[in-house]
Amino acid sequence: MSNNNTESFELQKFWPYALNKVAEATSLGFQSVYRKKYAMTRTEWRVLAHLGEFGQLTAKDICERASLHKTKVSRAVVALEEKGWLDRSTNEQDRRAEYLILTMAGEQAYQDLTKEADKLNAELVAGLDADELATFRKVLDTLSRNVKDFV
Amino acid sequence: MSNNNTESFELQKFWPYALNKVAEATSLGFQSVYRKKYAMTRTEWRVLAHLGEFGQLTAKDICERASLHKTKVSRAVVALEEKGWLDRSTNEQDRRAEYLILTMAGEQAYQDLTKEADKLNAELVAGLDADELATFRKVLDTLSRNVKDFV
DNA sequence: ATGTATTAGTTGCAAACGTAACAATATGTT
DNA sequence: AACATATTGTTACGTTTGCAACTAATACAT
Repeated sequence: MSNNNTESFELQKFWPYALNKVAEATSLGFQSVYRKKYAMTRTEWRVLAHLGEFGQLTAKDICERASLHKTKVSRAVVALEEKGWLDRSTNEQDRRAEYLILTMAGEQAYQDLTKEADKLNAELVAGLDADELATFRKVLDTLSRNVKDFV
Repeated sequence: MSNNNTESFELQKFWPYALNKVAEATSLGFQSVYRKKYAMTRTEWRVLAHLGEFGQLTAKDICERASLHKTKVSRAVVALEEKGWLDRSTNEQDRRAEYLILTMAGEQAYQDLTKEADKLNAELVAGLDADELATFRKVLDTLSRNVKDFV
């Protein structure tokens, strides 16, 4: 039976839910691009994007920057290498770690996808002004800082 | 090699990525609750939350309200029924559809989890004022409206 | 130097998911 | 009535994920 107390819980006002719904919708919007054009998974796109933006990184660097689990990154790296979009080379100072870097083909895919990403980003913020977006960013940062204290 | 053009793409400013990162972090925060206490998946929690808030619904209703695929909902409904948290009854006016409704146990789980959810929600917004949250909500709504126009 | 603990990354396995095909029912057309 | 079409929900299959256990290499402690 429906709960109609005046002070009952509302799922739409629960930030994890509200955020996830919008985040998922926007991510699916972009997924349709990298999936069709490059048969990439979301994790592969993120790894590619990190390497495209920051250059040479280790898998661990990517895990930390992207908040991705090491197994996800590990498998994405294998896939990206098989598709010829990145090269791996052992760090001779620490032979556990590997340096990852985009190939020319990977760099081209990155350039192409970031053009598409910029297009989507522009469409997303249509009708919003700089102040609203600045506040939005601030709130996002606060939420992500605050969640760390939750058990 | 690192791309250092002045006008290069920045992943952190790409809304689908930025949103997903925070959304995922906050969702994982709450997942630790319903998973430990009730061995629930995220989809099961969402279905439960819809039934708790709106009362009797069909699977299709939940799909539409929650933007969840029907197979996801179908499987969550099976799981919730097996755990004794909801009852199903065929709609005799349209025998394809089934009415879903929480059992007493399901209602109790819902009450308990929404208390936890309110707690998390309060922690999340610590340090933010009502104006900021109103703007945040407005931007979220706009993003989700705008993404629908993207191919 | 030797033993213990950490760290980077991989792998095996089961759970969860996405897609497409499906059964059962309902609607619409002639 | 008879047929085609659409809708609700399930199932089968392959892919992606999460977790735990693992290997190989390094760092730390005594």
